[in-house]
Amino acid sequence: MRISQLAERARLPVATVKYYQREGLLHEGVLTAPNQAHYDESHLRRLELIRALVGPAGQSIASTRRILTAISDPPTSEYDLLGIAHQAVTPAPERMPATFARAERLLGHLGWDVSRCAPASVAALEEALLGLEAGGFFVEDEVLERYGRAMMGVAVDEVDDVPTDSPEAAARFVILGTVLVEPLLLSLRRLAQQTASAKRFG
Amino acid sequence: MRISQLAERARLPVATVKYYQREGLLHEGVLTAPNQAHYDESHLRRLELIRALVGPAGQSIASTRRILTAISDPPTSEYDLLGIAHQAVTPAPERMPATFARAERLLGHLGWDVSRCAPASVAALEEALLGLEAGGFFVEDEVLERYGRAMMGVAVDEVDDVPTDSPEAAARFVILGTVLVEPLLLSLRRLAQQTASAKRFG
DNA sequence: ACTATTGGATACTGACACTATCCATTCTGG
DNA sequence: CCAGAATGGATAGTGTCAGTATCCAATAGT
Repeated sequence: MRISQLAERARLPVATVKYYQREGLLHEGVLTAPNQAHYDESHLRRLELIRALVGPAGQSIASTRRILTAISDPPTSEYDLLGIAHQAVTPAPERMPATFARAERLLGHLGWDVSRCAPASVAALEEALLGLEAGGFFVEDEVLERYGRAMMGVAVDEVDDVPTDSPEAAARFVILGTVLVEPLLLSLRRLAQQTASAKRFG
Repeated sequence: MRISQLAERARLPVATVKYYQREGLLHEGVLTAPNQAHYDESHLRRLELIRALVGPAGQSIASTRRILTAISDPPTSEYDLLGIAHQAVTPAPERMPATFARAERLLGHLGWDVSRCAPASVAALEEALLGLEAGGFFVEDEVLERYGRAMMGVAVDEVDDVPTDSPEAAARFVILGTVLVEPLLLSLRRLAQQTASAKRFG
């Protein structure tokens, strides 16, 4: 398959395919001549994955590159797979909050072990809590813990579902499960809110 | 308070404050002369809210403007408050998916009433499901429903917490609760995953 | 009176995700 | 076998977004 055919099947302009190649998101085709290369189904699948990441999942090109690298070159140990996956997804924490006071308090209440959590993730929680505060939106501890328990409910099932046969499969599952499921969860929350609201007020 | 003082207290450059004013995110101060104005605490609070929305909540300037407009000019009826809130937050659905087949099937399984949901939200769900598919990440119906039930669990509590005394308070609660809580939920999910993973493999 | 600051307008910047152009080769159809 | 289309690779340009910076005449404070 030549590039124009690949681009057509992926419904992308040829220039965009070249761009993804330049950015290191799409592996090169097999050169049959200095200016001729062949592409196969793996290139098409990769393009679909890229579009899913930069589209619905809202990832940047840089973040997408980190994610794809982590998938194709997964950590050997399963131990900190999640940490590495989250690190790939979490953009460089531009400026760490000075303290994680609020985050650590909440994690304490939930009985989660802070020391086993990636600092970037704790920082993200702290930032989210600061954001709520800055918006003058005060959430009671009880409600925060309710959110935490709800997310733990889904997380436990997700961790159970991680395939343990190969590191590649595990990495792919964890990374895509983190990134691609997020828009799913958010849209489900909005729909659930509307349904709950209709039931209560409608 | 003059603009330089306002900017200093908000820890923003003066030029940025002027920019938010130009963009209609920050109301004008009281002019005491053709080139002199006074600002008060309401301007400071508004700036903090803007920063929370464009920062942690990841909203664009245009979306932030819609949100602020919806808050300061809330719908009179409580009926479709959520619809309006979500509409304010959901960017113009650049290109609607042709069908909502997957989304409607899932909503049917969950027993949620599609007809009472904002089309934009259903479209978002459809896009999320398409994104998963494009990433070659197949999620079983059972798992999807688990996600849905988990989100309904938090949504029911959230809807119960909506203040019913004034439309302004209700609008503020709903809109900020939608937008500012999203990063909170996502960071909690990641931390929950790490905790669950540590418990299982560590 | 004189310097700093202000509101308001306009112009500029840097990052980002493409998109277009160029060019020397190579493939393809008649 | 040869003209015209397509290719890989490099480089340059585009549109959008979120600020920044500059300029100005008109105050403000000292």
